[in-house]
Amino acid sequence: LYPAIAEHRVTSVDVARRAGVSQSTVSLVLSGKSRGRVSARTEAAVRAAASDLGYAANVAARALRTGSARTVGLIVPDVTNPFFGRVLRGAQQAAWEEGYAVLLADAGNDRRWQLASLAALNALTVDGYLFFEVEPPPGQRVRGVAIETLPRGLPVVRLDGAAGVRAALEHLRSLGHGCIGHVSAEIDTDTFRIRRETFDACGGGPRELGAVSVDGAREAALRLLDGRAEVTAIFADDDVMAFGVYLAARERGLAIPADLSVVGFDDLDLARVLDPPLTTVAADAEGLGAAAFRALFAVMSGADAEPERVLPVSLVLRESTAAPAAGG
Amino acid sequence: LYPAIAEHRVTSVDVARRAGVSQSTVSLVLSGKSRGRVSARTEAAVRAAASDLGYAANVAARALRTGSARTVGLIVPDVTNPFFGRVLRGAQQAAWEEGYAVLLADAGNDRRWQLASLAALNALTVDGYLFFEVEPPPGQRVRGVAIETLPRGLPVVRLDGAAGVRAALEHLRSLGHGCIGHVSAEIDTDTFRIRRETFDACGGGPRELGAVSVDGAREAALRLLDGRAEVTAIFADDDVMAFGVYLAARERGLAIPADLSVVGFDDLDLARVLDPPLTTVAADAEGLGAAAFRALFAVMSGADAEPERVLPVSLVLRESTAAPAAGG
DNA sequence: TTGTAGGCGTTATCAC
DNA sequence: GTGATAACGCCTACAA
Repeated sequence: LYPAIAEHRVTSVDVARRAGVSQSTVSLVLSGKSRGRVSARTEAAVRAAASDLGYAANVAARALRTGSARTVGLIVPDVTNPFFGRVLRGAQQAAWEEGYAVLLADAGNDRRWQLASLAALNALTVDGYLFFEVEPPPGQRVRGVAIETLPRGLPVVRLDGAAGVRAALEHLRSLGHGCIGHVSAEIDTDTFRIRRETFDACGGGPRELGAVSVDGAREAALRLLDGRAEVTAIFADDDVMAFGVYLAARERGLAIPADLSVVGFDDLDLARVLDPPLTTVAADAEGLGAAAFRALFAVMSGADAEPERVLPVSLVLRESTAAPAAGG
Repeated sequence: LYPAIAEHRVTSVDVARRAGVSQSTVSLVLSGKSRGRVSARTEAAVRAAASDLGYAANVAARALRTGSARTVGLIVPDVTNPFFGRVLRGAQQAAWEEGYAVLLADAGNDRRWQLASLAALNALTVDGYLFFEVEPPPGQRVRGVAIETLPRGLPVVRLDGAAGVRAALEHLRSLGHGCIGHVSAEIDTDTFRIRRETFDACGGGPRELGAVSVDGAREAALRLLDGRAEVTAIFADDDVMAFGVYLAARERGLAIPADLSVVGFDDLDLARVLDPPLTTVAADAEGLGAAAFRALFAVMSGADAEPERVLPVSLVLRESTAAPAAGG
């Protein structure tokens, strides 16, 4: 059932001994470079010996020799956000197909950790980096692709955040909302910069910033609701923040959507669970992760990846939005 | 700001050349084994050269030589569940203090992947394993600790699930609930086996199984609500499943807690966001991860870790539970 | 078609 | 105190 996690790790020498060939033949066969060089008999014998012994190549040795550990690092700002789990899974799936592994480094929304993670990955001779909403080191030529940032040297894979924001605002407008508030992430990344700029360009209303967490958003939303303007709808920068808006609305005795419409971004599983279910911009997190890995793979293979890949998003209408109450 | 992700990786030979000493002296100094062997002058020169060049030891080479990559693998069934993010963070924090890195392997709730992940980690010469709700390979002597399973050879770190279930049921009982339903995880792991057994031992009522997901739980809850018994309260095996119960209740037009009381397990951030806020058993995910790493570290250090460490949990009362309606 | 040999960057054991 | 030197397990040119 399980692969052998042996006491004595079995090496290619063990396999060679068992198959009665030399170590280099084993290496040749198992790295698939035996075409027309090793006889079918020998090859079969080697493979049999390898599987009998449960042989798996030592990555450290291979990495030392080839300079590649067939591994890429994914750096995320906060493993705790469910969105990243999906991105990781997508990236892992795609990486798997090419025989790569994805190492996750959590920057913990903290600069010091971020550096440490990067150093750790670098020391591990990672072949490339996937920077999620994290600034790649400036000035250095790094093999990597950036996820959810604007092009700045590295190839970029990102969601069409602007289209998402536009769709959300148009939807709210068409319902008759005049003053739309924005609960926005205070962290200064392109993802959220784009959302803010688009929001403003579409003539959105007042904005309050908060941490990307339920509580941070709750506080921002309270400020918005207690402010001077008559906010009848709120666009939140992501679903987790939309959850905070729900809390704030409840605290102020506002019914959603009768007194306040809310739109989020991401479409987490839990968006459907809220009462009422959250209208939100659906983002394909797995697709984002997979696309990012493929772009990185292209870069690593020497091909030049497209400088920017923008993935579509779509507004999914649920029940957190409605026309504003007459006489707001 | 950022550590150098160099083109030409700087090696200990480069450092030696720059400091005007031999490579072995560099190694001696930088691995802290120079006490009373290398002069203070030389040591200072080596350190200066190393930091000038931004030297970081090549992990692959060190791993090859020492047989250890100072790395442990954490195998989880589903990265998508927010609970694991917290466990990972706790483990990473603790590992960091000992100079270890934690590699995450997502088993994807899928046996094949699980094996693949394990093989991948094994090849990476991981020093030990943290098995989260995942069966360690039977029969083999693996360096690892199991998280959230019953003792079965490996040291175990787990939550006091039984106490949590008891607290939940006692709470519901004290409110006057007679027939308490159980929405339980269909996967066959100790975590949930314990919850089921405790539930039964406390005289709980009917049970329906479902996948550990919002939808799986929703379906199970619907079966429970549509069944013959008059269920007035439901205990869900974890918060994500409790969310599914909320959906089911909404679909059947049942108000929480007036018509149906609900209790979850984990205390995810989002438990507070539901309407009404979810009464749930709070589990210290970060603490679980940290304790698990420390236990593993003890094992790796040759010390014998306690065979079982049980972490307390506590019921947090919110508004999803109330006395059943008279005449149910 | 197969085997030999050298080296990737470390650490660790010895001589000096 | 310091510096050769020999592995660790793998890949790969080159020799047989």
